[in-house]
Amino acid sequence: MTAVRTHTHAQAVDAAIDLFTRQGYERTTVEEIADAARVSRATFFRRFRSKEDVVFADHELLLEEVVVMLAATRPEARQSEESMSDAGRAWDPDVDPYLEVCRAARMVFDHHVGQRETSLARYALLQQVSQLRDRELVTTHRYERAFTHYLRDTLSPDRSTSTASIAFAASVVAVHNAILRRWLRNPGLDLRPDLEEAFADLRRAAILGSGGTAPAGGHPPSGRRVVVAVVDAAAGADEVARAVRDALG
Amino acid sequence: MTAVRTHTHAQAVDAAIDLFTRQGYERTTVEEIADAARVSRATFFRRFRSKEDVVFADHELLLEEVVVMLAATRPEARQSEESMSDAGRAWDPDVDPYLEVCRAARMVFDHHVGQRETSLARYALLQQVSQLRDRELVTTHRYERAFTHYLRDTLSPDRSTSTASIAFAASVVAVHNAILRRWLRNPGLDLRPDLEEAFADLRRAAILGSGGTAPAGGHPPSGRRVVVAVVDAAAGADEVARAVRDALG
DNA sequence: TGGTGCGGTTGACCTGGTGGAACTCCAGGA
DNA sequence: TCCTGGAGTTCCACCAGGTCAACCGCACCA
Repeated sequence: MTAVRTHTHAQAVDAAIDLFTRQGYERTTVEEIADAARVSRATFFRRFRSKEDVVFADHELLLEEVVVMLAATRPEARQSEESMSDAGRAWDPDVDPYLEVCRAARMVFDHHVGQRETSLARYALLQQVSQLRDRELVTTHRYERAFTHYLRDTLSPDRSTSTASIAFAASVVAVHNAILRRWLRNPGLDLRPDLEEAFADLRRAAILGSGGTAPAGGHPPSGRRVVVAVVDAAAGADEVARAVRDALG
Repeated sequence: MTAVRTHTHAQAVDAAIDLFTRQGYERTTVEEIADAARVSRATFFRRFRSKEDVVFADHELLLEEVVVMLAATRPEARQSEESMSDAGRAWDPDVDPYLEVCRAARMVFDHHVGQRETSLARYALLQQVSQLRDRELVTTHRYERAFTHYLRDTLSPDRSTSTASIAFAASVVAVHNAILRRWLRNPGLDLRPDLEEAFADLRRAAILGSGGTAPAGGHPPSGRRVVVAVVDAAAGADEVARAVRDALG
């Protein structure tokens, strides 16, 4: 049954995007799409809740995949009742939440690259219709929300970590989107390495930032300690080392 | 004329938000709002392009202020013709673009805090209506876009800086929104200090991140040098200082 | 054979949003 | 003084997205 449904589903999606790009989004009525997909108008609205949704049909699924994938890395969250008790959560050293978020974002990227022609068609359509660009923004934000909540739930709950989490989630999504758009404009390139590099930069900045000004402000998970010293460019190496020595008290 | 217009304008806005919160957004027709504001339905649509827009009327103005304010800090961009010639732009040491973005975000924050009851009423409304939350997302994203473009246009155009700019803009917006929401839930608090601190953290992370892995990867504008050393938590101060000494070659 | 439930269909209906035509008011110009 | 043009308003008709409720066909099951 599912096979049949997804078949007619995909049929309707293709018909819709085709019509939209050929004769414009506004000038295409839902009735036309329904006719093209051989269903009634009401059935169209049953399957896709709105005219816009047909364009972003698979996004919802992808988002769900991401949420499930993230949830899978923190099994202790399954019984939310118990997890109330351990305020300071036991840290699983195998899982780096920042890395997990990057993994999730990478999955999204790969999904789009994998669905090459679908993604390109949708991108061409979005270029024309600002209303749809806005709509995509909303779904994009859902990823950010999922990432933020994941980090909030897995990392220690102090304030500066929270800020870092919010910033990291937003950064990952924004950078991912920028690189994805770059690929969409030039699908011949292989931007996976760029994505990896950018994510690595973000992770580095996040770990540094989570230290904050206070030297003991919540150790990063890896059992290490980060020292940041800002000195004059003219300072010699010995001078710098002394500054660091002093900073450590 | 402008005074009269803004007067009836505000009247309509207040009437609309009042009706929305009292009897629900969906259940309030545009005709009711128009009647309450003593104008015809057509006039309503002339003034506010849509039913949603009436809720976010001042956001557009605020965004414009932000854009103008940012543009004012880079006078060389006024004649876009000339700026084509200087690929490597002359750096104005008085202006730190990251700081400017934070200033702009702070202005937005202050605006909301200043319009206390308006902001609170809108927040209460948004809590009820997801459609409006999504709409606000879109306007929020316009800030992010403005910030990203500003940074892109003022900073050096290499790849890693671009990534840092995108991440920074997204972070500032996300953190601003988070703290603003915190204030909206608890308007008695003074969260300006928290905002400042969070922004300072973000700037520090951004400057660190723009250095990249290579120690000489483009000095930050302030004529300083950043050293990062990662050592074991158990290491003593001397040991750390030696590690830094070594890192400096 | 006769329920029972479910997805699809149908048609009526509501409302946001657009566009056109008429009207008023006001400024300026011959 | 009268004309004219433009801006703002109102009314009206219309389109199209989206919902609702009733109904239909069909498979499954006792």
